[in-house]
Amino acid sequence: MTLSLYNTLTRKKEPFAPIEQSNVRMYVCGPTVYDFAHIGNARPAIVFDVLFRLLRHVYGPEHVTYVRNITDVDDKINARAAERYPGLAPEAGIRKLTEETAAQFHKDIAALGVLPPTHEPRATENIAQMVEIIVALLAKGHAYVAAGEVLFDTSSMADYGQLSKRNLDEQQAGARIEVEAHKKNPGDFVLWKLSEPHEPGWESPWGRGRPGWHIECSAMSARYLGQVFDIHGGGLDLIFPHHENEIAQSRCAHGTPVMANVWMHNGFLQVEGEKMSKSLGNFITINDLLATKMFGGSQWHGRVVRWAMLGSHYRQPIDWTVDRLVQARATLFELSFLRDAPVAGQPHPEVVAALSDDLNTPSAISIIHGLAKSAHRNGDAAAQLKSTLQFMGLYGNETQEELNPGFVARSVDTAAVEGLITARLAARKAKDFKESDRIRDALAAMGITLKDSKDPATGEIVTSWEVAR
RNA sequence: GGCCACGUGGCGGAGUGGUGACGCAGCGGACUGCAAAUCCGCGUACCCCAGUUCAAUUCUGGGCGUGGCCUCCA
Repeated sequence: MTLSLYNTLTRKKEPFAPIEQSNVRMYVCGPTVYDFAHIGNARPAIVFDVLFRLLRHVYGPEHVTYVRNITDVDDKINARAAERYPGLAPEAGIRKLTEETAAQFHKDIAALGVLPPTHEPRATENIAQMVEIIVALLAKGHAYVAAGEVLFDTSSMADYGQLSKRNLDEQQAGARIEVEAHKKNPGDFVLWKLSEPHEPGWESPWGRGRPGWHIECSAMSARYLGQVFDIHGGGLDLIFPHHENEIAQSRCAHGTPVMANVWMHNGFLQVEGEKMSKSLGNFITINDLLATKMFGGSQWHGRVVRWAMLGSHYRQPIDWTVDRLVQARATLFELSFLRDAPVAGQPHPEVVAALSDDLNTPSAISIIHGLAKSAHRNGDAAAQLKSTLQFMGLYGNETQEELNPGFVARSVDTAAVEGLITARLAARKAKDFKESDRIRDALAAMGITLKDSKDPATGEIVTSWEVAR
């Protein structure tokens, strides 16, 4: 089976061929840790987690290296830390803020079934590597010092703009923002800038300062994956300027023809048909979905969020709606019959094939629906379905109560339910259907749905119950 | 102004140059004391206009609409 992936660099779907079969290398831009991660941040985390799982399946778990960084040096972080921890020294406040936010991020995406990457480097632990790259860029004439900054000289790179297909000469320079006078070209970007005493800073050949945004990814990817690696991923919005500038820095510093062979970008997300923004009041964090009833008046299990996210192809735009979550939850409810099934090991080949076609998760889910039909009657099929779902991170043996956290808050009195069921069975046996229906209605009012079935061996009626949808 | 996506039935959402994926909801039936679950079956779609073609939802051009980037926003 061939794995094919859509490459932003060529705007085509291409067969994937790793540089080394024994070490497939992927880098994905991680979060800037100054606030709760929003639902848009969850998309690349989930999408590239699926790719990580697929690569591990194809090449073997020990032959895949996945790096997702944490950006913990950033002016937004500085501002937020000063605001939240005015009593602390800047460095202490920043450390506290970034550690708390990173911990929350880990908690959030773990709930979404996202596996930890192989390495999760932090920008602040790679300053020396960044300085090295900047030194090399200066030495090779790709960078210059001006007004207390080190800047990348975009005119020094003949094929700058390949990824975003942008020709900087044709861009309207200064259309939206005034060109800063010290730049040689409007598109030049900061590699290093000097820090004021109250700002965080590191010593460098150019004085105490801090790195620009793009340089960290160049430094960390080279450190953990080498100067040329296989896959680089992130959100659509990162194509320009972030990834374009990463490419410029890395290639010019290392003298390589490419930085990564395949560039992948996930599509954007809207909320109920509108752009997500704080001003519209529809800004929604992962934590809001998991732990509050802000969205649709319900809490949502991480597995439900993941299912809803993978219902769309990763490059398509996705409209995040309550209805979408409701449907995802209903599907997972239906799959909860798998709780009793054993796990069979390998994921279903058709599902792997669908994922191998540029991560076609909607197609994979369609195949899963087909598998579910036979799984109802066939124990082997159930086991394979279960392992397939676990492979995709879509199943964790959750109970229906767990899948419906809002319901748990109302709390089910299991003993009372069991007692009523026993009473109903007795009434049924006595053909007192009026009483038996009364009990069932009473349970329904409590949010309990009953299912009668016959024990195949004895012919006895057995009643099970579940949380109503 | 430049660049880039997207527009499929009530909803979600794949895919394809030619017999209408799949799921949810809906409808009919089987099963059930009645239900639920399960099983069987059914319906409605490809933004608009041209062009290419024997044939276009699928290719080309134009239009309209939505979104993104061009400002360290996934």
